[in-house]
Amino acid sequence: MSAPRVRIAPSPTGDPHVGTAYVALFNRTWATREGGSFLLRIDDTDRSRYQASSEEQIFRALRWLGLDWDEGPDIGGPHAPYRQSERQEMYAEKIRELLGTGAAYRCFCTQERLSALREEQNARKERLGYDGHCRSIPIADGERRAAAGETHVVRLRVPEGGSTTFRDELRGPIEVRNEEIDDQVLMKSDGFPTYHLANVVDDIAFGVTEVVRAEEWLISTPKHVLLYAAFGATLPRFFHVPLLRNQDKSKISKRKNPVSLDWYREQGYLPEALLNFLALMGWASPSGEEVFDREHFAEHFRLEDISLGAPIFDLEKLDWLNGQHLRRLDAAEITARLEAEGMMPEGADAEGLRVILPVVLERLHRLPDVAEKTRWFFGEADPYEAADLTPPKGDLRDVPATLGRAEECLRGVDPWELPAIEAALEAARADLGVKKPQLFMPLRIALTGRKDSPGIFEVIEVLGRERSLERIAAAARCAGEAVDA
RNA sequence: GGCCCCUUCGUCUAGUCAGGUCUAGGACACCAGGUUUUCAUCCUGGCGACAGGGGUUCAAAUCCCCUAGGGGUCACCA
Repeated sequence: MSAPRVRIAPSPTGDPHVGTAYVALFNRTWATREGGSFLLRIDDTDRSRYQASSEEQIFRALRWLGLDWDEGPDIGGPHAPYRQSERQEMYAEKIRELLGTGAAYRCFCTQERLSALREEQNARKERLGYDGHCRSIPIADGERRAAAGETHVVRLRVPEGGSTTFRDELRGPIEVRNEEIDDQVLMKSDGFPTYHLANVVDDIAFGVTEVVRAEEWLISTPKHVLLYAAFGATLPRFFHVPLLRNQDKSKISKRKNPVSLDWYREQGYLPEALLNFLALMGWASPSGEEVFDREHFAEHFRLEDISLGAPIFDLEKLDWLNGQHLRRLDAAEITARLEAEGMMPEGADAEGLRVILPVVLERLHRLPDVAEKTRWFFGEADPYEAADLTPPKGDLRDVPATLGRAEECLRGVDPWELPAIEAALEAARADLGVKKPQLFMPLRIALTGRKDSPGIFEVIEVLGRERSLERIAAAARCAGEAVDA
């Protein structure tokens, strides 16, 4: 069996879509593992929805995820060009071929006639679709009118009887009666091909062996099968993967879910976490692991194991997964990500991050959490009120003395390391005769300005002697002033 | 509405192809405990599903049929 060739064919019509990444993940992972090729083709045959910036955005987003391609518009390949708008002559030639064999015909119906037809069919509750009005126009007439510049499209001539059958590798045989298949427009009046034509022509030209695409294409596959037959080409294997869903089970949409890959990046999700999450939306590891990397996925993934249920997007699980992946990274790596994403905390540097990251790591879910959780380290303690220093089940009036004692004990610490710090605070606590929270909570506020923080010993250690003592003294003064007033 | 596809805990899923080992397993979320200086992590436990009905069979989540529900599609969009 020859090496597989698979592709994705996104449309440059807006932000890079999470569904594109979902399908790309399955395609690329499998093909690469099998020693095959993963192609990127830009489906830009719709001029009305075309957005120039979109193509570059798609490239960037896919590369961010590590879903890079072996052949594509920007890197070329043996079958270039990979942009459908640049393959016009090929489609025109194939259309002539279909016209010649009678597999397609020219249709001169106006938009007005078509919409009137649709209305009528709707009113009579008939099956919607083209009525074959232009099917019987003699070829010579059609050619003459086309040559005279008469506006028209080219349609697929679907056989009148019988049915078209193909196999979806995930579902088994699928049969559709030909009368249910519309005479699909293959070439629009502007001379551009529709998806159906361009897709089949290109897949044949590129030698695509497996078509792994979204389920929304399942029902138009018979049209494609008819085209393969008209071209005398071998059918690829089809895998239609379930659509990602909104909460209400409708297909995932901008209105109800974040669908732009850029959004996930801006939110500080890790590529490996998003990939892991996407993989989980349609596949389960045979070993039962839920948190895994690309290597694990690549090793065990099989196309035929994609599940058919309609997966609903659950961002909560993504958050959890992202935290898991974050914790697998070391400080240097996280620093690199922060820099790459422009998410470095204010005032941060690599050395500071090397020190602080291990201390806050298990409290992180997304990249921006780093800035939020380290503000007290790279800057000052968050602003607080004197009242915030009040210990649990305690009194603000005791705070100046409590903090004062802590400061004194800390003063003698040397070296400034965890065990000595811990011992010093334990001594202070014993002197004071208070419970841990009554000493630690005021300290926590004094040092970080927040009720949630890493362990207090770690905080003191990473803050260093000078800053720690300063903040404790400042807090003591603050509490003292409030008590006096 | 026609056609096509799908249907296991709230969510993602394992199990379905080769019926028994399934009083249906795991994960997220949630709840309750534990560890603990807060938060978080971590550990333990709990809650919680085979859409319904027929059939086939000694035996069905697994096979067949029907019903219901959901989705997709019916564009000169992809």
